[in-house]
Amino acid sequence: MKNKIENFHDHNNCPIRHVLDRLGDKWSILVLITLGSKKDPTRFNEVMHEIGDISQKMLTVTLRTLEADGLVSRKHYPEIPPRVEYAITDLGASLLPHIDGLAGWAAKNMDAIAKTRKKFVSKQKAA
Amino acid sequence: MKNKIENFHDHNNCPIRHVLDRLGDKWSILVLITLGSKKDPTRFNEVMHEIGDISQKMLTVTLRTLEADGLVSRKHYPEIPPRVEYAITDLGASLLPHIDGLAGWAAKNMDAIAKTRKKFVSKQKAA
DNA sequence: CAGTATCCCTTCCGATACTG
DNA sequence: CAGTATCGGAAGGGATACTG
Repeated sequence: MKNKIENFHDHNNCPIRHVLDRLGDKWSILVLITLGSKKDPTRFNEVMHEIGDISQKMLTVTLRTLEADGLVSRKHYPEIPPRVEYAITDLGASLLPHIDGLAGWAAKNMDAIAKTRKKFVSKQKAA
Repeated sequence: MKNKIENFHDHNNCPIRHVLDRLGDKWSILVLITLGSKKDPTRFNEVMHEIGDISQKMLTVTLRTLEADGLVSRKHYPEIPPRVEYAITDLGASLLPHIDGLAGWAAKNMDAIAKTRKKFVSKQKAA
């Protein structure tokens, strides 16, 4: 565990802080996963419905940020009505296995965590 | 990529949403890494100085949350002046390799991402 | 359809002061 | 030393209305 993760004192060059800063918001990871799970480019509304509870505004800003970072590509077809398709880039796809690692960990442990937390809360109340 | 990460429509049982919810804040991961990099229990102030720019308040609340989730243990010595030592638990430690995976990805790609973003911004201005 | 623009509420978090 | 309490600014993000 002694490779990349210890020099976060240099705040501007710390990889962890970068990840947290760009992808730690409420929707980025979810959008990436959604696009990553498709092999065809996906339209704005389809992404929106797939996620279910994201607002139009937040989907727009999240997609823009991901596009700016090169994790997602955007193709706009000048038709009426407009059609815009999003896809994950190779760079974005290269991130997914790591997200998946996290998801696997969470899936395995989240029940135990929920129980631990519940105990902790009742102890707090007792004290 | 088709294992854990696709059922996030079930908002309450989605592992990704859980991770984001509990660890997506500004400090949790950084605290975990700090404690994970030590093999001896670490005092409050030492954690604080190691991270450098975390406030006392945020370190307190972050440690409490991590403790409630069972990722960090807390041992209080009733002395004067008080001494409190924190350590990562086995559960917390089991998360670190996944964080490290993310950190490795970021370390490898963050320069490219920064350049891509810079280009994107100048194109936006031009348009 | 795929956005933009605006409003506004909530949460996050830092600063500061105080305490056992 | 290791907190707790309080305040207030800033940012995140939802709801709604509008548009090419």
